[in-house]
Amino acid sequence: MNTTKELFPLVGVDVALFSVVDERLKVLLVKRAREPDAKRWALPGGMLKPNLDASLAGTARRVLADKVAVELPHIEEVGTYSGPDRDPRGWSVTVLFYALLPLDKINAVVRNKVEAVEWADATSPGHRLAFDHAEQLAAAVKKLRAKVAADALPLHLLPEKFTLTQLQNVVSVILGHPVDKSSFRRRLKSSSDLVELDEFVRGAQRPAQLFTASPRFSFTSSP
Amino acid sequence: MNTTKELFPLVGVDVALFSVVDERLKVLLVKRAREPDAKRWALPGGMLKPNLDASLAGTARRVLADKVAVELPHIEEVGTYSGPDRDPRGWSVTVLFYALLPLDKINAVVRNKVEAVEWADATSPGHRLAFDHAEQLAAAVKKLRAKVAADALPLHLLPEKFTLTQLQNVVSVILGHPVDKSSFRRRLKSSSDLVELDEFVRGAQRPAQLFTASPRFSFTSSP
DNA sequence: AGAATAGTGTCTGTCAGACAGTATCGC
DNA sequence: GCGATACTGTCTGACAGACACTATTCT
Repeated sequence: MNTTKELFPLVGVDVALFSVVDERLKVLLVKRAREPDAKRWALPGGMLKPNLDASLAGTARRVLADKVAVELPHIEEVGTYSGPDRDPRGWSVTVLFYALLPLDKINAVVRNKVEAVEWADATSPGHRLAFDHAEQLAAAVKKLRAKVAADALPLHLLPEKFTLTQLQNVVSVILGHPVDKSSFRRRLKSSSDLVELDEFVRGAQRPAQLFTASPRFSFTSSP
Repeated sequence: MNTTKELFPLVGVDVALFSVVDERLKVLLVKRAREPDAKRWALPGGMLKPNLDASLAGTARRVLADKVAVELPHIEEVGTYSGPDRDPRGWSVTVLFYALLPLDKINAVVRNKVEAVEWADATSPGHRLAFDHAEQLAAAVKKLRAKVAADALPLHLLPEKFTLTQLQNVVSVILGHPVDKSSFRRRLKSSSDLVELDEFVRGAQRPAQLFTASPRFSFTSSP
């Protein structure tokens, strides 16, 4: 028996990467190639590499770089999961993060040939997840929803320029219920997070004004 | 050179234990006996012991059991701090928790002879803290305040039975500004977190009704 | 009676939900 | 004009802050 196994815990991260696809809140899942829990769908994750990572958030970014070909605009800690039994390899500590992928970047997901990848419904993934990932995913969704319900704007899920209707749709999809147009727009008028542009989207109907995130917008700090 | 030092991070916890003393929000500090940062005031903390702890929250409880002689009614994670440079002994991961000590239990703090202990002002401790503990303390205070501002009742900081005026005072101390009596009591009337008792405190003035936490009250879940 | 603290009543401005109405495009 | 989507105006009820008022005790 290896004594380091009893003295040092395994330390790693898992990441819930969210996007909005097809009017649904989606999360990226990968099919595990190795034991333990091989062939099970799971949140992307990996072990800390002290010689590579400057922090656990750095570990999370490194792990995701393997799955997604773009820099992620927002990554945030949700909580830690720890104990002797949650991973059969030994006492483990996992820090859960979530990240947001703008909906125009979903094609940046790397289709690695050895590894199956899927955008699953965040609220009901349709698979039994590996380890305690079902619990982790629920916690990540809960945190995201709480922030949006507390009036944080999920601008990182949108392209750089977007219309207010797009924003309203994303908020409504995250919260899981319709959002009143009038009061929503009234709120945004008095928000310093948005900058209105002098550009309009021309479609089959009345053009919609484009907006962009204010330079000092941060999803982390609440209004 | 020890190779495990480069492969495994140090894993431990720190705890911000809060109480309200003398109309002030206080936090428990200990004076470090050993290097590194010996003689510096710090949040109580300790290393994970995989053979003793069932989780990192368990580590936190074990570490605090050394300082306080009672079970703590609430302990909650704040976040993690990690990186190669925050502890001179190597790459480290620390999970920060905060806990609440009822104001009638402050005498349960163990006056260990080898170790100096102090209730310091949570918002300005008056010492330069060890490691990154100033940042950690600020984050713990911020989290506590955010919850109370979001209408969570800090009942765990009060004795089992308390008056509404006591509760109002604790809330006001945590938030750092006065709270209107009338609207505060109006809110509590429609709250299911409190149970009114048929007991009154008789003092030098009009007796005040006693209340207690509802059986299903939890500081974690927001109303 | 007077001081002190507990507890209530009321007024008012603010604001969010509801929903109807108007504006501007393509066809 | 008509459909479709963008955007605005207005009404109303709920509610929180402000603050004055009443209630009950002790001395």
